[in-house]
Amino acid sequence: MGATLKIYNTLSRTTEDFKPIHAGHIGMYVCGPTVYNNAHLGNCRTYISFDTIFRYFLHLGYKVRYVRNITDAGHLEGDSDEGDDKFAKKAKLEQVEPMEIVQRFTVDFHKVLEQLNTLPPSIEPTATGHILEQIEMAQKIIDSGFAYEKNGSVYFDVEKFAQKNKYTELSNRNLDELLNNTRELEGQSEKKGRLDFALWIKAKPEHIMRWNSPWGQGFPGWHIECSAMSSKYLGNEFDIHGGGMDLIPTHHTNEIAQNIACHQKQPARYWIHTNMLTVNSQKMSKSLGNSFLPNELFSGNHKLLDKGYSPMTVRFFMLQAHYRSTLDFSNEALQAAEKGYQRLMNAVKLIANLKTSNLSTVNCEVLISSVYEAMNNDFNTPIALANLFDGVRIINSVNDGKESITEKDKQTLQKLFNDFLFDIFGLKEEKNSTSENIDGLMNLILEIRNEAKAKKDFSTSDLIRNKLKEIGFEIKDGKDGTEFSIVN
RNA sequence: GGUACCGUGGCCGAGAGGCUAGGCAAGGCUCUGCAAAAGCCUCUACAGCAGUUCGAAUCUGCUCGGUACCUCCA
Repeated sequence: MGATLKIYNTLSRTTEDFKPIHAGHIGMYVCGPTVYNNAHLGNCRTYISFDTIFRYFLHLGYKVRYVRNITDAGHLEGDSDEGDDKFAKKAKLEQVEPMEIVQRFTVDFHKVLEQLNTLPPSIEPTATGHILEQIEMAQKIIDSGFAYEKNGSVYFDVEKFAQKNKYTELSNRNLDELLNNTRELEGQSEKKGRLDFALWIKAKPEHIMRWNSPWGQGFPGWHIECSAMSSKYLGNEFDIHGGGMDLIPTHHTNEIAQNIACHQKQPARYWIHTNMLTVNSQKMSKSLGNSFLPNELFSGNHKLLDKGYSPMTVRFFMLQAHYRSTLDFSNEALQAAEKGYQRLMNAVKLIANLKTSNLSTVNCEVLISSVYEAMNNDFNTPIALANLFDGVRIINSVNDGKESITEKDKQTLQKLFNDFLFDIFGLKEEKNSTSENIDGLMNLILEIRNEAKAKKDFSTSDLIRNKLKEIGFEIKDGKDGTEFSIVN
């Protein structure tokens, strides 16, 4: 465990040793959802990835402040700065208050993430709750000369900023090409340069969400909230900033520019970006119409799904791919994950009752270090999981009497699986039944069945087994008695 | 159009200059009244074509195919 944790840093495009700014403490900011719609599975993947990273840090003993925002204001629609904000637009369509939209989808978001067993972040600040901070930051950027006010809106002057700073450091783009891109701006623009972006947007008369500012009534631009809130809660310089890869070229690039213009500091040491969830190798996104909602997946109520998959199956499925790789979503892949997940959980349940002996025929130390080694190598959960499956084989073999372990090794295994599966990977046992009495009930049934078997009354024993199977209980006859498991 | 990235066995996915993950599926065996589970075994791949190298799926070049970003998106 003394080994160094390595993290791929988008900023340097290399894998670096991780060293927190303040020993033992980690500040991590992750861009959260825009709550004007239900979060889809692609969004969830990112939050599950960062949840796993968060959990691993906690496991390693770090004190972590994990900040993940809720975007509930601003956030322009389209590339026109004259556009509506998403909340006002949606509200108009549905004839409700913008905050009603925000409330509904925030609640949904929390519910879904809870089903997926993610830990709540330490702080979950909202954009509407930090209007003052955003105004203040915009003003500071104006004062520093990198932003200008025009007709009640405030814009960031990218070209001026880029003269002395590396505007495209994160995206690794060629600035001249960006500037000379032939794409024309729509509508009349108040912007000086084509790359300029809004820090503050003047509200149109019909605009509902609006706040007073030095430049008149308006609402904040999208990028400024993350800059304002990350520096407020984590300081001008903190350890990790994360989000989906699609945020790199615009949102995060602009965020960095704002922070540097305001605080003269690159905000985060390590930038971590998660890759996309794909469907038929195409990015899952709402606009492409190929997105799945978590509830559609859990219930199986979707035209591309044969059946429903439990939240933990989904979480396991995502852990089987590295966070920086795309992950392709399909019925087949989900089915494989479901089986694999069950195999893993079945093995975990066996550990406690494993018989021990004086010597181990297996090497648990090697297993443990291989799992940590995988996680320390840029949070390689698929490798860690593969190694844990070696542990599954060990557990099953011991259970079958084909290998043996000492009491100490047994405890080591128990701790390893508890730590990784439950604490770090955030998996949990899913109860298919609300009844706590099921074990007792089943024991009675199995006793009757065993009596029938003893009398060679196999038609009765088979009837019990088959009927139980139909309602979701699987019977397994072993040397030392009969076990059952609940199947979906 | 510009800029990146990717192409791994039936499927999902790691890895990465030589010792060749893992899960699922398929076939065989063991155990077993039958079955299930589990274990063991089998199937052994890296788009194509050249090149570098003692040796390449891993490096280089080209070709083909795909994706992402450049516009809101995790």
